[in-house]
Amino acid sequence: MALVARSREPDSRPDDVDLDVLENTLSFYVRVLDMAVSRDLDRRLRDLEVARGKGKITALFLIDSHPGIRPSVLADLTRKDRSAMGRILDGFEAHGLITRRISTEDNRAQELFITPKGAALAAKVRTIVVDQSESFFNRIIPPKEQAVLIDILKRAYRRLREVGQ
Amino acid sequence: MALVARSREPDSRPDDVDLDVLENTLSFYVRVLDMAVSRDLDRRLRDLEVARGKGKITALFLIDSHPGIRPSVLADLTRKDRSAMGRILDGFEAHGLITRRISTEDNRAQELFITPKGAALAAKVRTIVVDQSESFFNRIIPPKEQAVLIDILKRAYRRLREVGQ
DNA sequence: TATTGTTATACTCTATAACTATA
DNA sequence: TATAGTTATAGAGTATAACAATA
Repeated sequence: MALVARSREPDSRPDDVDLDVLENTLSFYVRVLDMAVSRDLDRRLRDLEVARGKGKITALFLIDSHPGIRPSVLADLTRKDRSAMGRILDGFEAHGLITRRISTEDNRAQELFITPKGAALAAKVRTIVVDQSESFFNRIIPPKEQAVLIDILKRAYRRLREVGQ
Repeated sequence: MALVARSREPDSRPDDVDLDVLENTLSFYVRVLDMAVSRDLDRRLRDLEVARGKGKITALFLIDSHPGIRPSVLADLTRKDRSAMGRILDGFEAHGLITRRISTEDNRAQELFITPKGAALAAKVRTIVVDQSESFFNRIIPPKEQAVLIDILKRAYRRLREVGQ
C-alpha cells in the first residue's frame, strides 16, 4: 500500500509517515489505544445483548460489588455525566438487572441493587472483560511495561477524580 | 457524598470503593483517561465548527503534512474503518478543507490535498491540540512518568498496526 | 442555594454489509 | 479474486440545558 499515489518512491509505506505530525501528543496515542481495545472488547461481547457497549460494564460491576451505591457515585467513578449514567441505569432496570430504591436518609438519592439476573450477567461479563484486556495487551505491550503502565494510569485516574476531570 | 446511602459508616466516600472491582484491567484506565482528555479537548475546540470532534483532527493534520495521502492510509494510521474515514473526508470536502483527486496510477485510489482554508484551520487546531494535551496531562501525570508513558504507548501503537488492530 | 436525578435534544463516532469500479 | 472507496443502516455514547424535588 503506497502512502502517496504519486510518490517519488513508489514503495513508500505508511510506516514512512512522519508520526511527529501527530505532534507527539499523548492524547493521540491514548485515543487510538482506547479505540482499539474497545473495539476488540465489543466483538467479544457481541452476543450478550445487554452488556454490549464499553460504557456500561463498569457500572454493572460496581453495583454488583457495592450494593446500595448511588448513581452520582457511579458517574463520578466512571467519569461520566449524571444524565449519561441515568440512561445506562434505565437500560439496566428495563432489563431486570438492577433495582432502584429511594434512600431513607436522603429522599433525593437512590440506592442501586443488583438482581440475581444482573449478578449472573456481571459474573459472566467480568470473566470476558478480564480475559480480553489481558490477552489484548499481551499482544501489543511486554508484561513489564504493562506493569509500569497500569501503575502510572492508576495514579492518573486518582488525580483525574481529585481535579474533577 | 456518601458511597452508599445506608452505609454503616455514613462518612464513607467514593474513595472507599474497592477499585479492584474493576479487576485491575488496563482497558478500564485507558478508557477513562481517553474520555477525560477527549472531553477536555472538545471544550477547547468548541468554537471551531469543523474541527470539533476528536476523531477528525489527526486526519486533517496528516493530509496537511502529506499531500496526496490516500483515504485507506489515513484509516490505517488512525485505526478506523474505511467507511468511517470516508465520512470524515466528506465533511472536510464539503467545508472546502480538502480536495480529492483520482490517482493516475490506480483509478480506484484517491489523492487527498489540503486547501488553503484547510491549511489555515490545521495550523490553528494544531496549536490548540498540542497545548491542550500538554496542559491536561501536566495536571494529572508527573513529567517523568509522561515520558515513560508516551514511550510505551508509541511502541504499542506500532504493534497495533503490525497486528492489524 | 446547592444537590440528586430526570427529560428533551442534538450531535459525534463507529461498525457492518452490500455495492461499484477497478486491478 | 482482491482492493479502494461509497452508501445505507443502525446503534452506542455523550454532553447540555432546563427542570422537579429535596436538602
